[in-house]
Amino acid sequence: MNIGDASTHSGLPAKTIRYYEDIGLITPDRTDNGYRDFSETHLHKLAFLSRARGLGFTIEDCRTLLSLYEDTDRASADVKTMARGHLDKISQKITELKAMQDTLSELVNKCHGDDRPDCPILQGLAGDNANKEQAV
Amino acid sequence: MNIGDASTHSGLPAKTIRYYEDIGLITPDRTDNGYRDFSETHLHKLAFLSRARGLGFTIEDCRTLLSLYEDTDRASADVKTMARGHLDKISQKITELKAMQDTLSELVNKCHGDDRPDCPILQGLAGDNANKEQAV
DNA sequence: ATAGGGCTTCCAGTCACTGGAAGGTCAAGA
DNA sequence: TCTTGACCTTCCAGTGACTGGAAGCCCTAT
Repeated sequence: MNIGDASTHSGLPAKTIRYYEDIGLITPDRTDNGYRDFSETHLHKLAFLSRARGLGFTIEDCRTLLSLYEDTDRASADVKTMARGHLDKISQKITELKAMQDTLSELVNKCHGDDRPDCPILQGLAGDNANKEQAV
Repeated sequence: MNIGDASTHSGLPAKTIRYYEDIGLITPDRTDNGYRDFSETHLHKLAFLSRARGLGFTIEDCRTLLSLYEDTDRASADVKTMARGHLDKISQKITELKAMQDTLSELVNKCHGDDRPDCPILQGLAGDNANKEQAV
């Protein structure tokens, strides 16, 4: 199967699949004309990578996960540990983003947003904490 | 004031401040020996940048915000629009992360995580949806 | 024969830094 | 005065995970 079809099947852009080959995540066969040739197994791997990346695992995580997947003797505890570590990172990221969201929405709410130049958002960014609502 | 002190004051690494100069976000003076020399105004700008970056604005957003900050005639609506756009992006990112979190924690919960090779996490990544809890 | 679409490689750019090398400058202490 | 060590300078390269684009080959249909 050509890279175009592999792309359609896996949902990964052809460029990305070539990149995955570059960094050794996958090694498709080649036909006589030099085109990449993807087997069912390759498609499986691509789908696996697509899902793992979709869950936010890094490329290196994916490399590990793939090798764990192919090692039928691995302990499921190893996988679980990785996944838990990744879950922690996700939670942390969410916490950070929520903090940004809180701070920024507070500033946005304070801003009247008309054609006057006075702007609590910029004042907030500038570290001007004297901008209190009750002073209206 | 030297870059080291400016770094301490603003909380930005010296390397980052140099980078900001490279891309034209700030232009500190220079003393005779070639060292950068930061004034109060520069420190203010660095603090502004530090806060804006901390809220997740891109460098280009920061450039715009800085110029809006310095343009005392700008309409606060312009700033509010930018901030709202950024808030949307943050919300979207949070939504994505939560989806990852949901999917991955479900898989993690299914995984017994011992020394047996059977692993629902890898099966989930491989697209094996036949792994249902009630089959235990 | 030619047009088009798909395939190949290779190089460069993205974003926002970060690390490191090689070397200049300055203040304090022996 | 010399040296030590902490600064500072510039420049180059690397990060992660692609993405865009150029130049050119291959295959099929008309």
